[in-house]
Amino acid sequence: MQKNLVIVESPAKAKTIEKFLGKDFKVLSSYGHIRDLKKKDFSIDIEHNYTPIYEIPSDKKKLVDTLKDEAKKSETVWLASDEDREGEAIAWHLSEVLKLKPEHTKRIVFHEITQSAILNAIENPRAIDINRVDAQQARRVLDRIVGFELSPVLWKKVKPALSAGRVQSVAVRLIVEREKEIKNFISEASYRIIATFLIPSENGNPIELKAELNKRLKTKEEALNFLEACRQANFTIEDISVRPAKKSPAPPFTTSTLQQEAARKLGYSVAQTMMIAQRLYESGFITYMRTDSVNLSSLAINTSKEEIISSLGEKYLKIRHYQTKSKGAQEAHEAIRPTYMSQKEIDAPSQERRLYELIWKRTIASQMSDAELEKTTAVINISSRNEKFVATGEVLKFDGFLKVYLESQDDENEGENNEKMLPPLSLKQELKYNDIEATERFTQRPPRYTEASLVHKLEELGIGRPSTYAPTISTIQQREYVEKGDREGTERKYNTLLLKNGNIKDCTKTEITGAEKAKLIPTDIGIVVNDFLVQYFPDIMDYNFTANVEQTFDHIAEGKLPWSNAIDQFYKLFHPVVKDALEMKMEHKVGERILGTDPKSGKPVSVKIGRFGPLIQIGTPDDEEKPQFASLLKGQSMSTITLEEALKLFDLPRTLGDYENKLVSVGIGRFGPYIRHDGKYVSLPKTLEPLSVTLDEAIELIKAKREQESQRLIKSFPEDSELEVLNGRYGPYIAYKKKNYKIPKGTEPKELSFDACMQIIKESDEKIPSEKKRTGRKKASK
DNA sequence: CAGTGAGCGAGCTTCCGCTTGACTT
Repeated sequence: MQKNLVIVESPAKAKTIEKFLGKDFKVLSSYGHIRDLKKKDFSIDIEHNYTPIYEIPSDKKKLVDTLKDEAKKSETVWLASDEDREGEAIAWHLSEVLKLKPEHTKRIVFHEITQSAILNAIENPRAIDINRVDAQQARRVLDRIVGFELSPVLWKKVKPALSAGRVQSVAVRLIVEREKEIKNFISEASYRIIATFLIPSENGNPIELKAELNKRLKTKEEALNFLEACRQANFTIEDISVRPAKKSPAPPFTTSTLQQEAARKLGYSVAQTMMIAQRLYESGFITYMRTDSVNLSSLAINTSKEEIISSLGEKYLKIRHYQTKSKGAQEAHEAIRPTYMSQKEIDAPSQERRLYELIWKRTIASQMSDAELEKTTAVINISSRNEKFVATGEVLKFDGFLKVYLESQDDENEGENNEKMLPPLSLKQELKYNDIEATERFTQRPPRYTEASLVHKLEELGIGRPSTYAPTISTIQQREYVEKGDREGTERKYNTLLLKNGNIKDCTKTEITGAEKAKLIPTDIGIVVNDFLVQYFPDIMDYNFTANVEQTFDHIAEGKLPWSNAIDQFYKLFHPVVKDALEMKMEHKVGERILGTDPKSGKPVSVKIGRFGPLIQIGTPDDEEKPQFASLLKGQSMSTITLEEALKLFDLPRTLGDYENKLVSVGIGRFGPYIRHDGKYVSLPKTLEPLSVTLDEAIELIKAKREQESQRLIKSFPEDSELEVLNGRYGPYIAYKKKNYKIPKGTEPKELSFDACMQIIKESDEKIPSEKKRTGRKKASK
């Protein structure tokens, strides 16, 4: 019979705490929330003060039974969920569901997982803060109302199975609007002028000094005039200034900054980072990975201090306390940091090792001294002009935290910014130029969001929480509102003028600009849904909506406002708009655009979103003849497709001609364009377009496919006809009973015996459960 | 991953935030 039961949110935490508390305490975990609004129904009783209808989800029933049992057996139950809004609600749901008696129940909180912090918490229990619980209920109910009233509007007006919500819809909006900015962006050209001077040195080899003109010139004519004026000019150093500068380290990691840095430095996706961090956490290597706090425990600061002094010396140490500045932060946990600062490296798979190293460095650097620099600026006078050339150089006087870690930047600025040291210069010194070059440069359009930069923006707006950043990004991709993709850059010509040896050379060069990788790009559906929501529900789609309701939740938490009043105020405004939107008769479908008239039938041609995505329609449903439909091809978009392109789509499936007395046709299937011949299908490679592919190209493809087919079977076995060794797209493999197996490296597929194959099958079947765990759950990628 | 090649006519879909295992596609 135990005296005490402590309930925390996370099982890994439970394990650690149990060690601190001794044998009188049993520590269990609630695994997050144990009760929620019913999954399927609306589950809010609007008529009765918005009473939420809660249920214990089926996968939590067993756990709740266990907790009930253990609670019954204990004298005191300590509710030790996190101190934030959600944590308080978890404590309250526990006390309700487990029917805990107030005199036997204590609510405790702690901010770091150390023995002293936990013992201290046990000494200072309190009661459940019902106002804070109410703030959570308001949050939960509001999100359900928004999500479950808005989504059906989309099903009716746009396309079934779509979704909308306070967080995801605004995330999509950011991406759609960025795309519009990019589309409307007009780049402006100007001329950047760089002079290279040669400074004599003691050893006879002159040193280059590069200096940039202090203004950009607007036109080619101006640039030419300028170079002309430089030809015979004198250049003298007019001013040299030296000033100290410093750089400070970035604060320790939060979920959002970890996701950004892991993407920039290690190339991990947001979901990948979280999975790896979870493993590190469960292995006890790092503190909790879902946090918005930059705070380090005193233990962490002290051990960092020891580590810095012992390995780098006292002058590298500077203790710093960071303040969380992001909107809506709740700081239930510490920053993400290594559990033991003395552990510089860990023994783990390489992804985990690299992420750990990043966290270790960031944490250590956050307690290190500033880097000290010396910036030198030399201003160079031009005798024939008023503009000046400016040369800047930088010398690192003391590396400080840079010895360990430097945060990466998001921007993709062109040109190299790594400043070098300037050669020795003196005032009034006359300079001789080697060359002066004017290069045409263009203003940059804004970049598309990456997963990580979107998270950064959401956090800045106070939208979403550390536990939802990764799921939100996966949701908007699953709903096909946005796609993660690459965009090839476009070629652009630019002009350079080079003054050298008294001559001016005029060149035209080309560069690739605007290429992007793994960026979030809105789909047609994303754009249509967003424009619709922004038009009819501007309040919900406002970037400040979340920030505003958070203020209301704060009032509720302070006990100044009953939560159902707050919800009532919102609902009375919101619901009528939903009703109107549902009943609204629209002249045409949301997002529909008329492209023109079909010259053959004289009927209107339009583009809109159908049940299966964007399509072209000829005619209207009111006509006697049913309208014709055709889906858009990959790479085509509703907003840019022309009447001509649209009409071409109706040529598919298209007959190319005869081959071996059988028809060859090209069409579009569920998996993209294909060639059909003699009852067989061949996929069209990306390099060929279904609208332009020729008969000869198609025959080539058919032949290649036959060739591949003929080589498919490497070996079969008389012992069992179901066993075959085959040659697939990814090399040879073993096929048995509809399943496929990898052939181990170093084995010659032709030499495989029946027994050897069966052995491989047996071994891999045994291995599957553990393998699957790692790769499973990746739905968002298409 | 290992080969696929619609059809809209019935019933279902959906939110955000806590937290980890389940489990054959």
